[in-house]
Amino acid sequence: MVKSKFSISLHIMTLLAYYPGEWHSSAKIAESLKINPVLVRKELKALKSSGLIDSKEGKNGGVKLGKSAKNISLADIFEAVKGSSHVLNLSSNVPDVSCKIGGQINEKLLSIFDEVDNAIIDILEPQSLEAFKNQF
Amino acid sequence: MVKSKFSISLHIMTLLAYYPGEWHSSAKIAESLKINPVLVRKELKALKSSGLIDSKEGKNGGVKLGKSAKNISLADIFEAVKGSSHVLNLSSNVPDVSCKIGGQINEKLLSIFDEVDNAIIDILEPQSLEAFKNQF
DNA sequence: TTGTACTGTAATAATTTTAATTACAGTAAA
DNA sequence: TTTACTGTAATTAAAATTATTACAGTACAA
Repeated sequence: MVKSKFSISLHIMTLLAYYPGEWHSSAKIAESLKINPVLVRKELKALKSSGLIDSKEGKNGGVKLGKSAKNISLADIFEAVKGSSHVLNLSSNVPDVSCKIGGQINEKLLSIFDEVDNAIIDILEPQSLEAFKNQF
Repeated sequence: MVKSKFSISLHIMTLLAYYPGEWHSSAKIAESLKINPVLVRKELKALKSSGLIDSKEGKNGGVKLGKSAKNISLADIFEAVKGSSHVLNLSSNVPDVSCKIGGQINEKLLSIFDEVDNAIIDILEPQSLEAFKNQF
């Protein structure tokens, strides 16, 4: 997972929750976040596949929340962003497999990565987008 | 935090725990992990500042555990690696500060990043390096 | 007392990853 | 039928990560 993706997606979702019912264009969102519109649209793609937003093509189109902010948790956003990757990573190099440790370390690490991701989900699950938005 | 640093440091620590009492050179460790010796020495620096390893300069020098693997938790290693950074990141761009959300989002995100890091520490705290090493 | 094998660290180069940019097909409202 | 969008691909630019080279300092040992 790209570490800043969660920040970008939560920022987008907060904007949508703050101005509910409106269709927001990726250009306007990008202007607010000061990032490229194409990057915004890539993030929106993941959020849409997870059912967190709706989108409308054509003139006056854009995106808006797919359900009430009360029914969206920060964990939902985290999971949408994370996809099948982990927050932590293996080293890109393959360790010496003839070594007792090196031959098995990656599977043990992956197991820890799952635990870590689940711990993050557990801490974010009780936090609603509605509550987060209300801080502003 | 560089996401793969934790993997590298845990791999190193597992090697040291598996062959306790021996002085391991960064060259040998690097050979086992298949990464550059200088990168190993950089990881060792953080582990040493946290008191997790001892080092000896000069011929026949190297590194070894600074205390029993039973008294080292995976959270200790995580914290050594993480330093003052977070597992998650802000976007590198500064959002539109004239926007109600953009002006305050980063401080709210940082607060979540702290919670996330603490959740990871909580899940890793009960796991000792000794137990991890014994899986191999 | 000198060679050898290390740590520790800096500087730089190569590589990979991430973000930005450009471009355009498709869609729907006006 | 023009305009303003989504959606996506391809390419370029920038940033972050990893590797490499180099060398000063240390300690053991012949």
